[in-house]
Formats: sequence, C-alpha cells, structure tokens
Amino acid sequence: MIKAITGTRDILPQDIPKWKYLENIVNGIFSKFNYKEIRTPIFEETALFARSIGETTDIVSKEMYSFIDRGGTSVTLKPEMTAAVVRALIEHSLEKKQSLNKFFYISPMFRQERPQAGRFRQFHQFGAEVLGSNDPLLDAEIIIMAYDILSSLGLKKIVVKINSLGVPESREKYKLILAEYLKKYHDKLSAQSKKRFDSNILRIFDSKENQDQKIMEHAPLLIEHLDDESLEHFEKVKVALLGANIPFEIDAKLVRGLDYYTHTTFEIVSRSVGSQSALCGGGRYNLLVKELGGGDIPGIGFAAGMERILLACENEKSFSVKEEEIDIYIVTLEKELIQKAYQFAVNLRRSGLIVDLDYLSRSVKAQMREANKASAKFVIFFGGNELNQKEIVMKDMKTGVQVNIKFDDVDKIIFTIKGR
RNA sequence: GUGACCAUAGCUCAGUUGGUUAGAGCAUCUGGUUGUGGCCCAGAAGGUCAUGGGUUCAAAUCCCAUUGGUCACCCCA
Repeated sequence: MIKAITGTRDILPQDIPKWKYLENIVNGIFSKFNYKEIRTPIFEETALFARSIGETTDIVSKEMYSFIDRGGTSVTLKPEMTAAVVRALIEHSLEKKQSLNKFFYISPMFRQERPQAGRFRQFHQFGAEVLGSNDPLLDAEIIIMAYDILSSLGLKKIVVKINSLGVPESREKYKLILAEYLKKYHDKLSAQSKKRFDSNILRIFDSKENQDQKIMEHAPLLIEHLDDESLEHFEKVKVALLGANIPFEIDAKLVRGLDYYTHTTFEIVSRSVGSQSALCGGGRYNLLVKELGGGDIPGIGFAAGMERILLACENEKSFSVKEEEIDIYIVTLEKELIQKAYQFAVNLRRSGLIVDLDYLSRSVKAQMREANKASAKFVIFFGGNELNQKEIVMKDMKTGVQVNIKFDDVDKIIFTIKGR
C-alpha cells in the first residue's frame, strides 16, 4: 500500500471545519489591521533561502527540500515565508507603489525534520510581514495580532515572550563579553553547548542541560548590553503592548535561530502541547531586504504553526465547530423514480439549497438513516400517491412534523428554509 | 542525524506460563410486515495478527532483521 510521505498527512473532510474556522479567524483579524494577503510560489531558487535565513542555520544546512530541476536550477520547497515575501516585494518594486506594505499569508511549508508531536515535514503557517517602517508600534502590532488570533481561538494557556537582539554591532560586542564569561566554564559545558560556543554562542541560553543552565544563570545578558537606540525601541514596544493589554514576559534568553533578526524578537508558547511548544514566533529584520538586493527597507513579521495551534485548541477544547448540516435529503419511495427525484434535487440545488439523495438504490429505511447521518434539516419523500397529486411530503427532522406541499408551492418553502 | 517505545478488524483496544476455529466496543451493511431517521433489538460482513526470517511438535505470543508509527533530543512554527 502506498502511504503518505513521512511527516505529511491528509486533512480529511471531517477535519476541514476546524481548519476553516481557524482560517476565518486569521483572515478576519488580519483584514481588520488592514493587512493584504499575498501568495507566492511553493518553491523558490535555493539561493534565496540560503542567503536570507543563513547558510549555517539548521534550516538551510540540513532541513530543506531541495532538488535540481530539469533546467539545472537548484530549487527548494519553501521552509518559511519571509524570504519569499521580501523577494516578491523587491521583484515587483512594491515599496515604490506604496511606502509601507502590510502583508499576510496562509501557506504550506516544508522542512525535512524528524516528525514528532506538533511537528511535520509539510506543515501550515499563517503569518504577517510589514515592510517599510522601523516604528516600534509595528513590532507591537505584529505581536498584538498574533495574540488576538490565539485568544480568539479560545486558547488560555499561552505566554507571550519578548526580547531584543539589538543591532548587529551591539550584539557582536556582547557575544565577546559572553564568550569571555563562558571561557571560565568551558570545561563544564555539555558537549552540545561546546559546539554552540563556536557556532552560535547565544543558543547556549536555550540548553536544557542542568549543568548549562546553572552556568547561564549568572551569565551577562544581551539586554544589559544593548545600545541606547535599541533600548529605546524596545521600551516603546513594551509600552504599546501594555496599552493593548497584552500580557507578556521579557525573556532575555529568547534567541531565535534565523540569522536575519534585529531588535525585537518574540514567541508565543503554549503549555498545552508537547515539547514543540512555540505556537508562533517572529521578529524584526531591518537588514534583510538590503541583503537580498533591495533597498534599505526595514521589516518585521511573524509566523504561526497551524498544526500546533489546532493541537493546542484540541487539548484545551478551546472551541467547537457545529456539525455540517444539509438542507434537504430526498427519499425516493420507488426505485424507478430516481431519475425524477434527481431532477428535482438539481433544481433545488440551483435554488441555493444543500441537497442530497440516495445513489445506491437503498430501502426507504436506509435512506432515512442516511438523511439522519447527514444531519438533514428536512426530508422530502418523493413518490407514491402524493406524486400523482403533484405533491411531495416534507418532514422536519427535528420535530418530526410532516406536511404535504404542492409542486407549485415549492418555491415558497425554499425561501423559508434558506432563512433558517 | 541520535535515542526510547510501539505495530492484532475501518477506529479504540482484549488476547492467560507459547496450545485447537483470534475476540469485544464503536463504525459499516441488512432486517425488526405495505412509505419514515435518531434509541432499542436481531443478524451479516470485515483480520496473511506490519513484512521477512529463525527457535519449537506448536508462534499474535519468544529471538533477529526490515518497514512504518509515536514520543523525546537537536532545532523550530
């Protein structure tokens, strides 16, 4: 039997309603903040991601679905969206048509990691990107939208964590200070963290090893070594968040893995999912557009994992979607009438009702069971004596009440059913 | 990439110290007098016990390999 590729999965009809519910909330909130949807191709030139995310990051160095196409170009299924949005901005000179661009997206992403709870190889993200302003109000706006979406879904066990990475110059200075501090403890670091010492020293803060955590407790923090401008920026973000009633924690250890971040970074984590607890994450990237060959355009954005969010929603039972109903199920009383019943059904559908009927020549009892299973609001019995009288019998499945209706009057009942 | 655990019907799971024809609940299908659902009742269908090898008189059960899955590390949404 051929099965879905490892780390991918089907979203079956029974699961679609909750996905649509989520998508509706996402669309609604983004549009209230006047963000415009953007859709980019599912794959891009590999170089785009390598240059933006960073050659040495895990995503680029070992998680990308890359292949050489028949023209000899190395292409990659998108592992994240920011690079693609920035590429589109530059390619279409969007910043010249409008100096501030606010985008949002909902799209599948691909990363070849080992699957586990809340992590897949094809997964779905929604997110937003703002290009063209360094205003800290936008940093806050991004966080507010992410928070509002999650709380609109009814999620309670979430925590907003924010931090500032400052500008590269102060960060590089700080890295030297941190390295100086860690040299004293280098022998006591875990093997993992010894590697991080050389590759990405900031990540040692993330270590789950006890020995590392002990050492890092007293380590100098980046936030204490920010330049004045970065501190001021960060302050304004905090004030805006407080004004919007967003509960947040400052997590000086919050270091994000993508190379392009500057200033604000944030994450919203859930306490009701497994160890992959980050529901969304993002930050400011003031240097990325220039790095990709565009103008000196600051940006900020975030991405949220939809599978993780739905997992959290399920665990918290944070919302429920009502089952999908159909308006009318047509029960055909004599099998040879199926053609006429079918025509009748098509007409009702063209009038705007959701209608179904039996295609398996089943008994009336079986058809009724089917109508019930399909959550039909009404059943129309088609055939018998009533057909000779140019009537059908209509049954309200909730109350059980049945009425006879003349063919000529069917239009009227359509109107009343639509209103329900 | 590393580690741990798991694999019996469509789904969730029983299955004794290895012992005859592998079970249940749910779901599916058909009925329970002419043309009426849910609840209830009766019945039916559905399994190469993941795959391949080995041990044994005998394997769903023990051993090995393979494949798949789950969770965790790493990293991230």
